[in-house]
Amino acid sequence: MVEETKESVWTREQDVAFEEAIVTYPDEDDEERWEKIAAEVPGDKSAEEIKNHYELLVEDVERIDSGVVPLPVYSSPMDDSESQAGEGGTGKKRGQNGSESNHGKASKSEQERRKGIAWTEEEHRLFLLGLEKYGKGDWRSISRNYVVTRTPTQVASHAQKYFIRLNSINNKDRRRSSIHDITSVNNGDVSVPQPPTNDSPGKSTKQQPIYGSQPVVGTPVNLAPGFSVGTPVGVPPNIDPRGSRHR
DNA sequence: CGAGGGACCGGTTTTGGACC
DNA sequence: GGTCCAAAACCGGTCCCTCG
Repeated sequence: MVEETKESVWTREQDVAFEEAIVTYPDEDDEERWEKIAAEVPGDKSAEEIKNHYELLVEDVERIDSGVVPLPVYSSPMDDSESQAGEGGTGKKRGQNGSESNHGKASKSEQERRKGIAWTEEEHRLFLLGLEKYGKGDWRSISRNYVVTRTPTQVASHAQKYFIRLNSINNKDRRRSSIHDITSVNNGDVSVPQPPTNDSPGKSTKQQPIYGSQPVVGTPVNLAPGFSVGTPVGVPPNIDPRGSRHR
């Protein structure tokens, strides 16, 4: 709430660097951790600012974790069993669609390919926290303790895409804006484009694909009042380098 | 101005390898 | 032998650009 990031504005680029640095320097006992991370973040951020930014992020997650901020409950009709049938269950390698002998497609009536529920900001944020805490690879722990609404497989899949995107960003190879551009957990630059209200007439209906306009059923993007969970990434809806779009 | 096509993004599923 | 993680493939949806 109050922490309106008046301290400094975090750009998407900085958030990305910040997240990467956190993963790079997971050692919480390292006194120089913040300085190291600060060194990785462009824009002359001080170690204190980095630390502050991080704490906000943790605080954010804790609220969600403590229930203060309800985590959205997604009504996933197909996603049977609340989350992965227990935890240990995991069910190993999916064997649900036993058919599939020939590249799916065959029996589309059966269940088609799962639609896939987009990740919400909260989930993504929790994912980042879990990533920072358990590190890359321990998707099971992240799934159990952080992103409880997702199975380890989903977390791993999300991570896969996330890192790929991250890499693209580093290479400035990015093209369209995506959920993965949202790397800041706390906020700072919530660029979550508020509903199109009076935006541009033409395609306003679709507007930013960024989370916030999620098709997810009842995805409370806005958690608690005064809780600007927005997600930062000040990505002006147009990080979308229309101009750089080479095609 | 509207429609169509191509490209990109996000998510799921499958396969392979490594570890306990 | 069973479980988990990583990487790749596949698919559907959405967005943006170009053409009529």
